[in-house]
Amino acid sequence: MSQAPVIVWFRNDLRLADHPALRAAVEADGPVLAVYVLDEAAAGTWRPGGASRWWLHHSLARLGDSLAAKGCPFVLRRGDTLDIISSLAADVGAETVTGSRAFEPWSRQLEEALNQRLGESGRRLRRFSGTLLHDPDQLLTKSGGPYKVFTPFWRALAATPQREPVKAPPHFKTFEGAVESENLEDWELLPRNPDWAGGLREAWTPGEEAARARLEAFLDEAINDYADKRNLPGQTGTSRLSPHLRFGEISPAQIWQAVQARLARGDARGKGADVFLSEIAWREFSYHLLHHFPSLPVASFREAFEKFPWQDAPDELAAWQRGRTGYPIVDAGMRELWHTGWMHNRVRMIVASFLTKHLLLPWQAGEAWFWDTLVDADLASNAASWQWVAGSGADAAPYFRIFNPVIQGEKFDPDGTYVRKWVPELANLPNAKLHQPWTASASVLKGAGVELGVTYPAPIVDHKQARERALAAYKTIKG
DNA sequence: TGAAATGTTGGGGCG
DNA sequence: ACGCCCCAACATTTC
Repeated sequence: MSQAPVIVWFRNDLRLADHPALRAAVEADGPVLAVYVLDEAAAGTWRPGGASRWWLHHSLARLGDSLAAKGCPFVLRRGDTLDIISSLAADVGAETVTGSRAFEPWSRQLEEALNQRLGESGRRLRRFSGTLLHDPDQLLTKSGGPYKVFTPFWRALAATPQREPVKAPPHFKTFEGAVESENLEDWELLPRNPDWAGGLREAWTPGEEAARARLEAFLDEAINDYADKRNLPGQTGTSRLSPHLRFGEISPAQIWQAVQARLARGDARGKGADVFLSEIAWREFSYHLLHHFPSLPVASFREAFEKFPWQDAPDELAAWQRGRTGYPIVDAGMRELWHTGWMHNRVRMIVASFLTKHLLLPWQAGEAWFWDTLVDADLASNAASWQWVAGSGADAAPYFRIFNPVIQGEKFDPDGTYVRKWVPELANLPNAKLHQPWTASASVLKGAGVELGVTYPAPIVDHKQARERALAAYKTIKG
């Protein structure tokens, strides 16, 4: 009698290395059957946005290739997860389904419901870690509650031993039976009419192999300068691992261990590695917050902000989305996002401050736009970070920290590399006026071929007035 | 992982 | 030589 296969249910863990759920399935010694279910209804309004769908397509294709190379079929199905997995398990005679724990509220509900459904026929779902460094129920404060402040969380995290990454299984037993699989192309995850993904193709290579290469390149070339250069959007000082992490093409445990290995060898030193790991910890912190406060993506963590007098200004929202606010550093960021599906972190903070403070638009409006346009759109990081900037979040920046887009631009893009790249109509302005074209004289503007309000927008709000309006709005909910 | 307003200090121009 | 003012530079506070 042939052994029963184990089904590995893939979600945001599209890799073979450091995949405890896959490892467990392989070690059961029977054949492995890998499955991905595109369940459009399960996530409700949080179904993946356009940029994420593009990435998902390619990431699934790459994972399918890797599995095929090991002789393992990759079954693609679209529809209701419970029906698909439970009937598949019955069809192939699988007793066990394994998967990585996920933390979106709907994902957790799905895990519970699937486990129950499988249980009705004597089967079970086994859940493994893999997406995070630590289980959110395990890393708690001394009083047993979740951390709500980053610094003590970071200290506790750094002091807790990390899980050792597990290697990719060297070979698989192939499931020999015939299992129907859908065609990835038919899922229409890629944009057509128009195909707007040209910028994404130029900027990114999805997949586990590319993720590993990206990490190695970052560790070889940039990590020691990370503390200084990570804030300069005109340079490649960041790791750009975020979309790979988002889809689980690489795990935080792999990153953590790779950095520690470099530190031990002496290849990495100084503040860079420490600051980089703390960014991985911010991701972790966001996930733990989401786990303990599932309303984080929709409601302000600090309750007072539920009464904040947000504006309803569709024209200003549209100007922000399209990179036409008249503030060059803001517009450069929004255009980088639109073109590449990604934005430098420093600029994310600037554009988010501008939306929530200069325009007084609700952070949820920015969150929704990022969800649709970012290739790294991640429920936990996106929600926590928007709330952080807005001032409504856990351990958030104080509301009165209002970025001055001119100062931020001059400080972090001093030679204008970034703005000139993404706002080319300003490229011929001198550095001194590049971040504040409205203060340039008529002759300087003319010499640079800039006509404000025609070739480039005049500022849609006055900084000083907007700042005062924001502080006044904050006063209405303070205390 | 702010910015602006306000306060303080000290060098230099000037009567 | 001296006091006065200006203001850049820096520090503190406030939002």
